Amino acid sequence: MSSIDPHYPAQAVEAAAQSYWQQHDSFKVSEDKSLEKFYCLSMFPYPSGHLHMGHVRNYSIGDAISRYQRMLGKNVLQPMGWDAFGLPAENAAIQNEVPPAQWTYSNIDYMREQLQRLGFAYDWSREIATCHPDYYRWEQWFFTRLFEKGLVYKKSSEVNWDPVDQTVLANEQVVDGRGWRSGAVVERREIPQWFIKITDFAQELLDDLEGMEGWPEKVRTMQANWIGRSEGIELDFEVADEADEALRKLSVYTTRPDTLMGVTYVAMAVQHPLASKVAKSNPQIAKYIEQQSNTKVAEADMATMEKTGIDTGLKAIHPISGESLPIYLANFVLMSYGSGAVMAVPAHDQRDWEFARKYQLPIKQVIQSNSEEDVCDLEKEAFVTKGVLINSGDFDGLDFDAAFAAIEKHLSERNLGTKKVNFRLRDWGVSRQRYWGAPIPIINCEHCGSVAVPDEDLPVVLPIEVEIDASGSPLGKLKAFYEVDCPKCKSAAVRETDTFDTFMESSWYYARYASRDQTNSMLDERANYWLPVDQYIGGIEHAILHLLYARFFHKLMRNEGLVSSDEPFTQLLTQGMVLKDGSKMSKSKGNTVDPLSLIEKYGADTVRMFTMFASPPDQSLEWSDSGVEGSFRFLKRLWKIVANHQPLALIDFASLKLSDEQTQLRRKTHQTLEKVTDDYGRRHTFNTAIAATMELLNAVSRFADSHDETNDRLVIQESLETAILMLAPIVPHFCHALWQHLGHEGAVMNASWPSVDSTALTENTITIVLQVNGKLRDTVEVAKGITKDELEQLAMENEAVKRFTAEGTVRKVIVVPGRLVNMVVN
RNA sequence: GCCAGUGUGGUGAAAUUGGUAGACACGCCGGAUUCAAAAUCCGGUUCCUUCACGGGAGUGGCGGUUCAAGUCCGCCCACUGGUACCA
Repeated sequence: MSSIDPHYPAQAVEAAAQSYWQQHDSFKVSEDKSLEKFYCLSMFPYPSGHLHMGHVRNYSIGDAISRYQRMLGKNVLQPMGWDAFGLPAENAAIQNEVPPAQWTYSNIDYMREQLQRLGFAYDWSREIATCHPDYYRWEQWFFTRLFEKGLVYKKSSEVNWDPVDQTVLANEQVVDGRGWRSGAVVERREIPQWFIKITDFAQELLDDLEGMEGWPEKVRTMQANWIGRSEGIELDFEVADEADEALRKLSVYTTRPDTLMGVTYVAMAVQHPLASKVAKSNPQIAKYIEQQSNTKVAEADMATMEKTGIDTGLKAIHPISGESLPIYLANFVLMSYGSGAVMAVPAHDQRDWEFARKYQLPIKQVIQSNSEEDVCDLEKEAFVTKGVLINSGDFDGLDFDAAFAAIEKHLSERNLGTKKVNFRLRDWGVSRQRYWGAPIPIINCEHCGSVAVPDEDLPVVLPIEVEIDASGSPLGKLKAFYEVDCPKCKSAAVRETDTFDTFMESSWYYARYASRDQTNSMLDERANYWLPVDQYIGGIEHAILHLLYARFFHKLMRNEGLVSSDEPFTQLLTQGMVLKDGSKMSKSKGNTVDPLSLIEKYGADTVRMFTMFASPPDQSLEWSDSGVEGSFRFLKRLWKIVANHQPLALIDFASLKLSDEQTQLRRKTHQTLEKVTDDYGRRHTFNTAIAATMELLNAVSRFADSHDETNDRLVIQESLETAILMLAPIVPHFCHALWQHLGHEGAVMNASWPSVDSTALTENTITIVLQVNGKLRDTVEVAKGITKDELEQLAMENEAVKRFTAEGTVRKVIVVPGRLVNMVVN
């Protein structure tokens, strides 16, 4: 303990703390079975070039949780890496004429420095870059395992095609229906692509959500809705006069079989095989199909475009009534969901109703409301509520459940339909017609078909000395890459030139951190020491895709015997976005704030403190320059308080006779500690933890002014030590320095989280609120053990209460012990 | 379109289980200090009304449940995220 500069020298403090951590290799961890492990993981960044405030926020939260858990005595792993494959590297390559690999690796070097400057407690020895062959070789290996197991398959699927640049475009690259570079109207085009059977796991992915109490309810709901389990009936409509056996039955899926007798037409997707057949002989249909091929492949575009259709002239036979119904083509029927055709019940489905009105199709009511409030007015809208069947022959009078069962029985007895569970979830398409990704380890042979690259030939290394232009992936032009011999028959064959979806890499990186130096296998036994991740932190934008794919991949790895747990992430914290002037910080809006310039001005701790103080982690954070200034001011003030305090070692307070003021400050210290512990450990509300600590320090400054006897110093010492320990996870450099000044030999990062002295919390009085008709009229301080009757008596006699009760009669008195008395008067 | 969120002072927010709305900050106003300024410290600060004591209103809008609603329910509005090839 030496005297220190009373003016907070942020840069020097941070340099000293960081050099201490580096010298002691403070954050390197290994498996220690004698300690409770805690794996804290923040979503790894895409190396776009610079750290942005969203990263700073994400990693400040992760670091605070990690350091807190470490102070609880746990063996804490906090790794960091790079989600290094992706589209932006290709765009940058075209723009700057730099190969994607070079651009990516230099971005990584720069961003690593920025992260280090922020002082995050990462075990850098485990750093991963997904674009490195040492990483993606195991992904390729795993894919070949899935291939052998029959969990992957190839099928045709639609992409956005730019006819000018002759390349596939991502949804993001299609702006108002046109290619972002060429400006050409995009076309849908079918190409063969690889899929992984996530739908085989739909039920398990849904069921397991139930037990995942460490995940926010909203994320579980979103995933459940995305998986979209439904129970219905799959049934066939016979196509009249259709000669082709394969096309004679038009299969549809419905969750409302009770409305079956109200079907007045059938609608099918433009990609349906039957539609293609009709188009051959009907130019108008061919023209309609052609017109529908110029929208982008995104669901939002499909759902918001004008709903149109055209009569094919074909007729479908109703499976029960035998009635002849028109078959329409409709642009809103999805080939990818169900069977690519739907039965239409305009009276009881709003979309069918609108379509029927537009094309003058009949609307037949078959469900009747069974309540007064739900009025059926088919002139205005469809009646979609479940009710009782009418106009349905033998099924009249049945309710939904009875009708479902009866109609299912009727259909299945005649082999016309069966009950079916359907999922909205589709199989995961992992092929990308891009360069900067992991090559798909498949070789296509004329004789043997698709053949997996054998283990000994892995990895399939992505060539990195390439030139990129607007015409897409250069892999298809690199003979040295794609001209290979078939591993089976040794004849000339062609390597896949598509690469993996980058969600593949981010679906298992959390496991690889545990076995990052393992060169003989994807994972090893260390993965089961660390997994599952105890706390995962990342943006809410990943609530569905990334988090669902990672859950799926974990189950695939479990089935392969690589991990023993069922789920990868026990607790999930989804952080909100960083906004400025009400909108998301982004380069295009020009409202970004550079973390580095702020760090240079105030130090990393001020920046970290502000991002943690400005709002709770799961809400959006509004950036404020003066707010940063405020955090800096707080740190300066606290620095000065500690610097001016004469430290001394704490002793047992039980042996001391304290004054009322001293007792009060001790109570404040321990009340604050109790709250902050809850805020860190359970609520993850660091903003309120900081606010409470500020309150404590306000109390210390008020107290400290004219007191300097030993007991005062002891009480203040306790308050300051507690404050420093409570802030250490958030402003670690700052607390590292002040902890030493307060007289401690060891580093604050290795100190134990303090415990609450319950004797310091005892209070003799409580505040009771007095209300009349629910309105606050007075508050009173009363002894803690006061009885209900005494409270009521006290309220009756209170002057302020009397003023408002004098005019009327007291009808009722509500006494909530320890809280309030409410008099109901009229 | 569909799924999920969010909406509270001039600003960021707090109110954890239905029980004192606005903690803690930012900003602003006033004061101290200073030759002066910066920095720092102290005090005030939801709105309306009142000399004051006090009173009234108030948590996106409309309605409901309750002794009591920011919190629960219904409808509506605005904004944000996702929507399967941005990551």
